[in-house]
Amino acid sequence: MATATRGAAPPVQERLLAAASRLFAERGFALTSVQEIVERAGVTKGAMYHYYASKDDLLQQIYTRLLDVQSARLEAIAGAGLPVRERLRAAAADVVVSTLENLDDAMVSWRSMHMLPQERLAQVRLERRRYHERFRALIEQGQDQGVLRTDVSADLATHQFFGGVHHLGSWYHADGELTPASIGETFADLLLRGLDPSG
Amino acid sequence: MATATRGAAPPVQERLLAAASRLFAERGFALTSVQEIVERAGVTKGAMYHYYASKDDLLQQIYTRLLDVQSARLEAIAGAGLPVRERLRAAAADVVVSTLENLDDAMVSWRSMHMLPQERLAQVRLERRRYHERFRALIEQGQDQGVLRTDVSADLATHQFFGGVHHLGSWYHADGELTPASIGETFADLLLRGLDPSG
DNA sequence: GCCACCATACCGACTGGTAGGTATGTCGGC
DNA sequence: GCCGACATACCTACCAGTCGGTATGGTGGC
Repeated sequence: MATATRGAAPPVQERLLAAASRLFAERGFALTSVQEIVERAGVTKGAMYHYYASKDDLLQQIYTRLLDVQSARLEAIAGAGLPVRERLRAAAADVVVSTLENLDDAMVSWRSMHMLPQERLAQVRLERRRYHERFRALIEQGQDQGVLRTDVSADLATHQFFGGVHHLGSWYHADGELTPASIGETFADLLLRGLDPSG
Repeated sequence: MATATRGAAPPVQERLLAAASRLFAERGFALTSVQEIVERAGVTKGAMYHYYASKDDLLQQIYTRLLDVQSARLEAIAGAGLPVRERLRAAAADVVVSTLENLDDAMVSWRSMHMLPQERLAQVRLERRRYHERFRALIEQGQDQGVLRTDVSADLATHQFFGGVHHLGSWYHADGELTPASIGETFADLLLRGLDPSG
């Protein structure tokens, strides 16, 4: 249970997670067998079930890993001492970048999350809800300060924006011309402009 | 193959499609058995395999059915004799409405499409690409006419917007306060404002 | 400095159940 | 009496999870 991963964490767990993330992203959770995962990771099923409770567990770990990263980054940006519009812009651009930097995890998260059993799904939904609300609060703050238009629901705008983010995996190719940073800036700009108070 | 559905189409095919769409939307493609589908439709597997080649076939039909509806509506709106900004606004609002009117199909489409085998997936992707391009052309037209800003890629804006649309199924509830029409108007407004030329 | 003891890390054959698909039969209409 | 529209029984492949086992390295007693 409480495996002491002190010092340098042995790579087997991470190799398993990486393999699972890759395969889940490519073929989907249900069409990927545990056998394929362990073969890609260069171990056997015994090793996988030594570190993870189930196939579902792998999926949840992938999701949590991504969300932890993104939550921390959002928290850092949202808490900075900048005007709220700049914080929103930075947060919006950053979530695009971090999504593209962890695209396998991200694709798994939005495509296969619903395959988790009830309890695990509830946990995961709670974490995602918190993230959503943290972002939405930024918009609401801007609305309260009068620097963002108030005739659009902050909740709706947040949903719309994250929809665009979650959709990244279905068209982005790392070998294309667009860089994660440039996509992030464009997305953030579209959001900010959409929320500009009418002049 | 070429089943003659002359006259009034018997309802069995449709009942099967409806049952499949519902169950795929609820539990996902992989976690839904053919047995469950036919039970919900009130028939047996013999009937299903009489009308559909495979479980995959059902999935593809669901996708095609939705996209056909949306393509026709987009074509009608895009071809109307209105200023391009109004056509874009109407098209954007309408795709939200039609998505929410066919939410089961829509959820299946964006959650389970990747489970199709190569060939079917290629077909489906082609159809979706055409739809995407038709919408994008509206934005490009507005840019050419100088009524939409040109410093944002029409392709990126289209991806971002459709992301928001595809994401609808993960938060929308029919019993909430928001109506499909109001959501559509808000989404369209955010898109149009985001693409407004800077004044 | 050696050995008994044990925990951790991993291996891989096996199984029970499930689910997609098929082969064959039946029945009613034209 | 044929053909489309189903029903029923069955086959087979696959797969998550299990379980007994092995290897390795640390530890403490002497």
